Amino acid sequence: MIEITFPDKQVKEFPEGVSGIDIARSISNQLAKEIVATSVNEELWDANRPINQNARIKLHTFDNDEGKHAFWHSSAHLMAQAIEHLYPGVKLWVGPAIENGFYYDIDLPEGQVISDNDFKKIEDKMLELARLKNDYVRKEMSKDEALAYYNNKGDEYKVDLIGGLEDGTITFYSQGDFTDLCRGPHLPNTGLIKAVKVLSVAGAYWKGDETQKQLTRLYGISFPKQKFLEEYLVLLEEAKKRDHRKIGKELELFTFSQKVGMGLPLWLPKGAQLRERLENFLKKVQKKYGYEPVITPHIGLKELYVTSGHYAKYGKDSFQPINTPAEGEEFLLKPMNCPHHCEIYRSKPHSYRDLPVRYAEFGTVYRYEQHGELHGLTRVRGFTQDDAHIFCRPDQLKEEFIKVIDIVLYIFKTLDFKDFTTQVSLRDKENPDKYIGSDENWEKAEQAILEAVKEKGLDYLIETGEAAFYGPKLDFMVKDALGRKWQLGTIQVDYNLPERFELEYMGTDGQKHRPVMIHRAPFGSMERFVAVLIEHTAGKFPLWLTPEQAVLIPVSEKYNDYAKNVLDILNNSDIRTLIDERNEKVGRKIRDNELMRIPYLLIVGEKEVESQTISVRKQGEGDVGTFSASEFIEFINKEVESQLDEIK
RNA sequence: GCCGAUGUAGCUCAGUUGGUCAGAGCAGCUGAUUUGUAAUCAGCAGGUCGGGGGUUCGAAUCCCUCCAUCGGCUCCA
Repeated sequence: MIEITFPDKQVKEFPEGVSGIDIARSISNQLAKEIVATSVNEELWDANRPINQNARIKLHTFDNDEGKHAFWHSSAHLMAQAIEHLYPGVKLWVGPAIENGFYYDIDLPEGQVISDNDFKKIEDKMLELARLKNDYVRKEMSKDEALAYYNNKGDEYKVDLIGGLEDGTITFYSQGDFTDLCRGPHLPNTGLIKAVKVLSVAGAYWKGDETQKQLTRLYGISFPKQKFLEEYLVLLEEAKKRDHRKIGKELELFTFSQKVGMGLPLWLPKGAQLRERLENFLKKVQKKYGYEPVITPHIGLKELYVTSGHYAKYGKDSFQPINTPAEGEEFLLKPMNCPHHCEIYRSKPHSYRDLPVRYAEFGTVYRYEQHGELHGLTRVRGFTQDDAHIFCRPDQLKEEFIKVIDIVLYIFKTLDFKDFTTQVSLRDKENPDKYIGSDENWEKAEQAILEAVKEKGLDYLIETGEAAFYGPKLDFMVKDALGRKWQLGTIQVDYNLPERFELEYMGTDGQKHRPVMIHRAPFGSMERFVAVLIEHTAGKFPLWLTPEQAVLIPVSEKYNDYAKNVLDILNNSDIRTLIDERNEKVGRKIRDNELMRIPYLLIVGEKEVESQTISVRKQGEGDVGTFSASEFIEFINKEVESQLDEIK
């Protein structure tokens, strides 16, 4: 007998060789049916793998992340099996579980492609195979055996995979006539997979390397119940309705024109208003934090970017230089504001007493993003950064960095961005060519960021190799409606540009010293930020930000004059109000304005004229009662105030 | 840039195997209606079916090519 310890510390005895399923069955038959994997001493095991020693165990069903992971990973194998049946000669690379579902990268035989039309038959084949209830069978193999197996099969991808594995740790899993190299764990059998959906097909470079062959990647998802799949698909549809491209069009916030050029957003009046309000909001915060506004042109001499290093790094793959007709000088469209700001710093001598100086600018930059990368407002070729550069003494660095974190957190809090992650992006020491500057400077910069995030108690993730070429950074990531992660706020420490631009300040010792630079953009780019904001709010912006706060709805044209009176009163008090004078019924006007996400609809008819009031209808709530104009103004102002907490 | 898909009026979409197939609803305009909490009625006008080329007696429909968009990959200062 062996001792099994449950998560609640309870210990029970089981015969040697007991499996997760056996243990589950001892609890309930239902659990035995639902168990998909087991943690044995914190290591993920198959639910049917025998346990031969005392162990701490945890049983996983589809309800938790580990269970979902095993379920989807097993489903990837099932999809691969279906594909082998349908596309003989296909070669397999890898098929992991991902956050929502799984994918498998495959190399189809010459001349064959998979497109959307083929999804149904793959799904049908998967379900057909699932119904066979084949066990997922684990088998350990030596490296030689494994290599022999795939060499024999002529599968160079798996041979390559095995090459990177250690002998003695190689396992294979089979279900029915399908065998795959895999670490596991897997479901007890394929019968647990009741519902599958192939979601999309895409090209994916082998090993994520652009220079390698492009494989076919199939994305899918699966569930233990048909109902779960249906619910998931409904959720997906709902998420698509929040797409900022769709809402941006509906609410007339922005547009694109092929004639202007791809990736170059055109802000429509309502969108421009909203953006301006966001900018003013940040300007106010920055004023409190001691930032000074600066303004710089949209182009700069190529030499400027040669100095900064941007030209060497991005020049050839970017918008090409603009030439002056007479002198033949070369100018670049500004891809970054920092070189300009460095030159502003250099425009006069600085004393240690003046530092830090903080130059802020809503600077519009242009970058040649690859054609296939463009995406609504989140990835564009012309965008405006809420940029600022802080030049400080080394001893001020941490404090300054933390103050910027405070600004970002304040903004996220005000706009109700709760689900963000923070990421510390460091250099990849294996690839020094990707970066400029000395090791020593990089070390100092990276340490400064790590100290600051620790001091702020941020829950951060370290991403090696994600640093900018001139310095490490702290990024704030937020997901869009479909779960794609976007970098919004960013704070970067830079010892290198001050060196390249020979920036100096006079120290207490009468000697010249080099300042440190912090690049920061709390929103990141106005375009991307507004895009994510749209998806988070589904277009129902907070009252302080929304283009129109209220629309007056006269019950009939007879009351238009009264409505205009109220309109004047409200607009004079800076309540952004419109009047819907159309010759339509009340129900119609309400519907149309609700669809435009107007927070408050103010109905006026005979009753209101008599009592000199307005009937207020709140978005999503309906009728909230009768107000006088002044009461309503007070009510609105209170709500706005509550949304805009003062900064400390 | 690469893989796959899509592209019909301002918007959302119909258009069966190529043969009155250039349509509908909404938006727009005109008129009637004077409206009480999510769509009043009628009429009118709107498109070289993404661009170009080809096959055919005949192309929105088939082929080629270019462009843009969508989902990924790569990239993201």
